[in-house]
Amino acid sequence: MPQSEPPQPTGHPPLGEISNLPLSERIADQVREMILNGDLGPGAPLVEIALASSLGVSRAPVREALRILSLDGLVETIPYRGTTVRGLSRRDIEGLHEIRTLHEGFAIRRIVRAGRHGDLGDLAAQCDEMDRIAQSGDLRALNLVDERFHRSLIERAEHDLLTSFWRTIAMQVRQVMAMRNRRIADAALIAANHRRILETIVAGDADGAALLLEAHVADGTDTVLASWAEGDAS
Amino acid sequence: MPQSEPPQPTGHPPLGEISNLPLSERIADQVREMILNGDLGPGAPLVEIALASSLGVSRAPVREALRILSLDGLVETIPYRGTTVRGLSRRDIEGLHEIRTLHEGFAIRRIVRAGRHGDLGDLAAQCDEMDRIAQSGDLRALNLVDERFHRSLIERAEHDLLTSFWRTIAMQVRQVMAMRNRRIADAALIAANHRRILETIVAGDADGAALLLEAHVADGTDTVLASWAEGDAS
DNA sequence: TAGTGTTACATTGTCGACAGTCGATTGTTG
DNA sequence: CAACAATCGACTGTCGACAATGTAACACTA
Repeated sequence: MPQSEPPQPTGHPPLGEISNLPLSERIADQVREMILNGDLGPGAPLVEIALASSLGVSRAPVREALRILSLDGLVETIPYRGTTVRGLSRRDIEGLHEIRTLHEGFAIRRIVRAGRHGDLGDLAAQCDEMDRIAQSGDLRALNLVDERFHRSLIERAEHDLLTSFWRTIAMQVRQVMAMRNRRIADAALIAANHRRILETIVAGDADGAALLLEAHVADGTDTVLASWAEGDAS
Repeated sequence: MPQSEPPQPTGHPPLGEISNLPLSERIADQVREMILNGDLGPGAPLVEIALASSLGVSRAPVREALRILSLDGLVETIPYRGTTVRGLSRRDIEGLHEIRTLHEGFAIRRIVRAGRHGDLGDLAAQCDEMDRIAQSGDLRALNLVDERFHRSLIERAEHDLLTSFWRTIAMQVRQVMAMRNRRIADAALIAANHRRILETIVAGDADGAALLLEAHVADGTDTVLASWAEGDAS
C-alpha cells in the first residue's frame, strides 16, 4: 500500500506547489481531513454522486478517492451498498494501540541495533517544540507535533514496509484522537514523556524505551476509553 | 482496510455462496493469481486498455482492480505513468521477513496470553496434512498448506488489525515464494518445523515458539536470498 | 396476521468517448 | 555536433450516460 508522498526535493523551495496531483488524490486528501477532524463522524454515509456534485466533479475521481480512503482504513465499502466512515469499537481501539506499540517498539529496537541512536537531533528538536507548545496550551498543535515525533521515529528505522504500515496506523490513531478532548493539564506530562523516551533511546536502551513508550501509549488509550460513552460498534 | 467476510450466521448453513462479486473484484483476483504464480514477473507493465480488451470488459473495472492490487502491495502505480508489477529488492525481502516474524510472534504471544493455546486442533490437522504432502513431494500443495497454517495462526489471535496487515504480508510472501524453487529434500524438514512450533505453543511457551518461528522464517529467507542472482531493484 | 410477490427508488457498477500528461523521437539552431 | 524546441504516440485521468443491484414499502395471498 505504498502511497507515500515525501517532501519531494524539487529545486524550487518557495513556489506555492501547483497541485499537479490527480483530482482523485486531492479529493481523497480533502475527505480524509474531514474524517480526521471529526467533521464526518463514524457511520456517516459517503454517497458518490453527492460528493461529486458537491465538489463540482464527476463520479469517477470520487470513486477513486473512496478507494484510496478504504486503503487507508478510514472507510468501509460494501459492494452495491455504499461507503461509510468507519466506526471504531472499543475493541478496535485497544487493538490499534497494541499494534502501534508493537511497531514502535520494533522501530526502536531496529534503530538501536543499527547503531543509529546517536543521531536523533530532529527528534530532540521536536521535543523542544513540544515543550513550548505545552506551555501555550494549543492542544491541536500538540497533536500534530506528537504525530510527527512518532512518524520520525518510525522513519528512522528505515524500513519501507514498516513505514507503509505506519501510515495506516497513524491515520486511525488520529481518527481516535479526534474523538476525545485532551485536557491542558496533560500537555506538560506528554511532552515530558516523549523527552524521556527519546533520552532512553539515545542511551541505547531499546527495551527500556519500548517499555516507556508502551506505558505512554497505554495512558493515551485509557484516556480515550475512559471518555467512551457506550459508543458505536463496528 | 477491513475486507473480512466472517461466517455470517444466516439461518441457512450450507448454501454454497453464489459468486455475486463485482466484476472489478473478480478481475483483481485473476490478476493477483497471475502475479502470485509468477506469470507476471516484477516490472511487468499492467496497461489498463490491454487488460480490458483481453478480458472483454471496459477500463473502469480494470482500474478498480488495479487499485485493489496496489492496496495489496503487489503493484506500483505512478500517476499518469502507469502501473507495474512490484519488484522486490533484496532489502525488501529481508524487511518482509522481519515484519512477518514480528507479527507472527505477536500473534503467538497473544494466543498464549489469552489462554487459547489449548484449542488448536485445526492447526494440528494441518500439520498432519503437511506430513502427508511432504512425502508425496507436491511442492505446490506444500506452499498452500504452509500459507494456511500461518494464516490460521494469525486468525487465532483474534485481532482484526493484525489479520488485516497479515493479508498484505502473506501476499508478498507468496510473491517471493514464487521466485524460488523449493527442493523436495526440504519438505520433510519444513513439516517437522511447523509441528515443533505448534507443540511449543500448545505447551504455553510463547517466547520459545516465537524463537522457533523466527528461525524457521529466517531459514526460508536465506533459501530465497541464496538463489538471488542480482535481481531487480525496486 | 404471517408470510410472500411486486414495485419503486436510491446507489453503486460498468461502459465508451474525450481530455490531459509524460517520455521519446524528431527536427532545428547555434 | 551538442543543446534545445516542437511533435508524436501511448497511456492514464475524467466525464456523462446507462445497466445492475439491494432495500424498503406496498399490495397480495393463505
